Amino acid sequence: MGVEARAKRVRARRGVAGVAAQEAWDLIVALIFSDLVHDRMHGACDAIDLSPGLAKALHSLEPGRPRPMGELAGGWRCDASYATSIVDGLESRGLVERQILATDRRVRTVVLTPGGVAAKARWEEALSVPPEGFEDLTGADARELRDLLKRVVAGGLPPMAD
Amino acid sequence: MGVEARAKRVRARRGVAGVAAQEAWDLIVALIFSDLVHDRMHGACDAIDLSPGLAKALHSLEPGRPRPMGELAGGWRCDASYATSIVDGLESRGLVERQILATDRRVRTVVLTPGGVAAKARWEEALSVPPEGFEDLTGADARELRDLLKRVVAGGLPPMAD
DNA sequence: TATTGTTATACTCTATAACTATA
DNA sequence: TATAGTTATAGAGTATAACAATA
Repeated sequence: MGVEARAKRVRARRGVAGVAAQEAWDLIVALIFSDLVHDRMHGACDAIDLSPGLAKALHSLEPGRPRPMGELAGGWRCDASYATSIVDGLESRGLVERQILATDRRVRTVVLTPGGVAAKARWEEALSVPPEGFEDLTGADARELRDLLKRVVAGGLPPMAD
Repeated sequence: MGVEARAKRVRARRGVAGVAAQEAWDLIVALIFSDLVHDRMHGACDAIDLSPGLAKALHSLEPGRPRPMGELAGGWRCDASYATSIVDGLESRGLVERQILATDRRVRTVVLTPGGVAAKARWEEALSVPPEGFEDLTGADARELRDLLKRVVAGGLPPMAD
């Protein structure tokens, strides 16, 4: 279906607001597939010398919050056996530690070590530099964009570490 | 580095506009890593019964625009030999065709077949439904968001098919 | 001889099935 | 017996090196 046909469908379903909303979402999708994002992710992986899979796992862990293997596998949308090998990779680099849960000795929890916390900070630092386009925004524009994004993604995001 | 320290650095470098810009970018990064985006990508791959690698390759091709293997490998940031196997996968499903370039018979170009165009349309359709949060925007809000995104990603994106 | 692309091969990523320990 | 996690193994995904065809 062409863009015009899709726009028509959206308009019929949700009124004229839908057209601009559709275009805004399309821009975000384009951004996700862009070289800009791809190269930035690659750079962030390089900064902590981790493969994309390990980096993404590190990204999802929070300092001082141990989480069971099963919960991690669910969040990562992968098989439990692969979660094991991911955690093996992080543990062999000293970035996480496994602990046996006292109340159920079958359960193993995973928590960031100080080295893991530091690596995550470097990862976030490498990722955090906004693309050039952001520098052209005025303060009011930037706040407007931030607030609109916050509304639009609310509920679809995990609780932020910040 | 914590959020506060980072914000301070950004403020020092680019003035107060930088803080909100930083927060806006952080929201986009969080969105990229969110379950929402992950699950939507997965659904779009299912819709055309293609692996993420093949789907992403299809995404980057445009109807009526044949492109040389080497150019594709460059754009996909992968080795030429892997580009070969990706295109093999698309070709065996009838989604693309290879053609030998008349002016240089070493070069093979790749172009979408009608079936490939249809598959790409289904892919875009599955991807195009904006997340729920977008429905709450007024028309003015949606246009504002679209225009701000357009400014912010300008130049970082490939020429749009639309 | 240099360049485009493919084939042969090996290494990494990821899942399925069988297994161990605990409940 | 059922559940959490690991190990063994097999299958995708991706790269490196050697090769074929063309310039």
